Amino acid sequence: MRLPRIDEATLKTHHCGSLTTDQINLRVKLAGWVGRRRDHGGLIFIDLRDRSGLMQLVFDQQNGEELFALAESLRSEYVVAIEGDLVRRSDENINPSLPTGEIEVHVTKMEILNRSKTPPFYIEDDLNVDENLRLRYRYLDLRRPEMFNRLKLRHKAVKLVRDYMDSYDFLEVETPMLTRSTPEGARDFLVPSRVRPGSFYALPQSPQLFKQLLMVSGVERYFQIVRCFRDEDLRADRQPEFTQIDIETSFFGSENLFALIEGLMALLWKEIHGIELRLPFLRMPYREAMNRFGSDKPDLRFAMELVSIDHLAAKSDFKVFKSALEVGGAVKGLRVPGGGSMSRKDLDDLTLLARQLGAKGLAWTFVEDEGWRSPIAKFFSAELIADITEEMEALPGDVLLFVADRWATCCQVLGALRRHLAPQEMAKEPHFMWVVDFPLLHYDEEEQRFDSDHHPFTAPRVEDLELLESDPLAVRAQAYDLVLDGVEIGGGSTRIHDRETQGKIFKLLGLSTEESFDKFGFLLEALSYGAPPHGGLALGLDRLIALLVGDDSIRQVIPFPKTAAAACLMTGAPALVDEKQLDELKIMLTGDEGEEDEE
RNA sequence: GGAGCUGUGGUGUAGUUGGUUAACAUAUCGGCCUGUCAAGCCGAAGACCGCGGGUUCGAGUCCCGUCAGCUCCGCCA
Repeated sequence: MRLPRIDEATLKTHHCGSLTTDQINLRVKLAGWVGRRRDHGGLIFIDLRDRSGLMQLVFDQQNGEELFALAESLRSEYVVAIEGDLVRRSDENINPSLPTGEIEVHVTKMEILNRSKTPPFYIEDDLNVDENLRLRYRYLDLRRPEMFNRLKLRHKAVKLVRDYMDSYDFLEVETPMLTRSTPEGARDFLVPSRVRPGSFYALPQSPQLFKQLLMVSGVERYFQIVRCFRDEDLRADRQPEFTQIDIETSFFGSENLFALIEGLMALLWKEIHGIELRLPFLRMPYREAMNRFGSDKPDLRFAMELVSIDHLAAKSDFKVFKSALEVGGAVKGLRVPGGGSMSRKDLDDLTLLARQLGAKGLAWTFVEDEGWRSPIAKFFSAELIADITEEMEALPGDVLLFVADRWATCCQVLGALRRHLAPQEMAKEPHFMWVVDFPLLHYDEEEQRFDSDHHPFTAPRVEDLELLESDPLAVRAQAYDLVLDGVEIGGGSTRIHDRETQGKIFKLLGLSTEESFDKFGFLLEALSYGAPPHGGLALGLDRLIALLVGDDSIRQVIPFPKTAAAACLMTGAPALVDEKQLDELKIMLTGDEGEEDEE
């Protein structure tokens, strides 16, 4: 069977928005949805909308009563097919704000293909309605041009990615969606097995293990645009299912990987925004990012760097500063330019915020011509005040904020305040950076054991290998994150490719030999069959697209997203299932499920 | 698990220190209207204020609980 070309299709010869003055005097067939209707009595204008744009239809009573009566019955979102003559509008009737504003179609035939209930919200851009409604009627929301354009842009970006990766000989390989649960990382979504009752598959948090196994298979260059699942609480930039651009390479080296990704970002920004990115991207060690920006994903679009004032704070009489330093902590400050206009309440709110973030308190001072105006000023000599003011490059009219605590807490709290107090106006151009030299491990207080910072397959830096036994927390990983404007859009690492080192790491993480063999035996075994040196990364496609579009939430660029409670308001998922389904799976509910909707 | 914000005709909002007829815009329906493009003019219908409880002579307004959405912390890379 031949597929119909558009000019042979029965209902459409053209798309509404694709018509131009070049097609004037053509007889055209269009089909789409009724947008706005302007009824002048004997003359009716209809904005006909399809995915390409709008076309004004004109119905004149003098050209036949029957057709005109049909036009009078049109309502919002009716689906119609029309035939008519494309004509140039007379000069005074041109609408310059519409791409098709110079032309219109004088309709000679029309068929109403379907009627519509009055939609619950307007099908138009710059919509301001409850997100609840948009999600419940997502199919209507997606009819809005700005939402369709997001779908289009996402399609274009994904196509660019595929073509780019293909041009470097990367192979797109699919990996299972039904796999096994592994201990590390996020909470898994589980899928019960009917064939083996009591056993469960897990949906992949990422194809991490499979892509490493593909390296052992000799694929050498793998990528995949792949759905991943994590059963953790949601955020504006986190959905329970999300899409990654997953990449893994053998014999490639991290330098090449950086260049590859930088080239990909440059391509996307060039093709989508016409912006030439400056390459290579800035690289910053984790420690430096924390020290200067209080974040492992710094937003470099504005300055406001944190300042370490340990050496000066030690000279004060302020007990809070001194005691923090005595126990090996730190004192760091944040200068808020023009913060002098803040009220006492503003500062109280900031203090509260700092406490919620884990600080014991927040010290602050107004910087004035005469010195500091602050409850803590009395603990500082005039000389010391001058020194700190100078060290922080503060000017009269600024406010200085201080946190004295453990180093990590100082960084984290002031980093959050920095983001909170970010200026309204910041750099427009995208600020990409790599954060490198992450620690390999951190100590999980709750579990009382070491835990991987990235994941347990990350290779330690070779020169830090000997520290693995003596000082594990000091070991740096061959791991890196790609950060754009304060958002982590990707992360990866060079992997461990020998069985001994992998075994050592498992042991350090508290996985006994039997346990690690049970859970990761297939990987350990694979590593013992000639695994090549390999590494890769994964990019968060949803976040990437959201940043390209300029959206705050990835929900905007996901066609059918879930709410903060991980529910789909359109389908009602998750929902109760039939008793029979549970019986087949040998699953019995405990009765603690709480009140649920009738199903 | 925790904190904050929001919840009033279909939609978006207003509703003074609690006081009786819940206002406006827009959409909807009807009428008029031949060049509009957020069409215009006239008219009509439409909400017991998310839900439950309490305080009070009286609650959209105060209190408690609960549900939903959003944002953040924990969690998650």
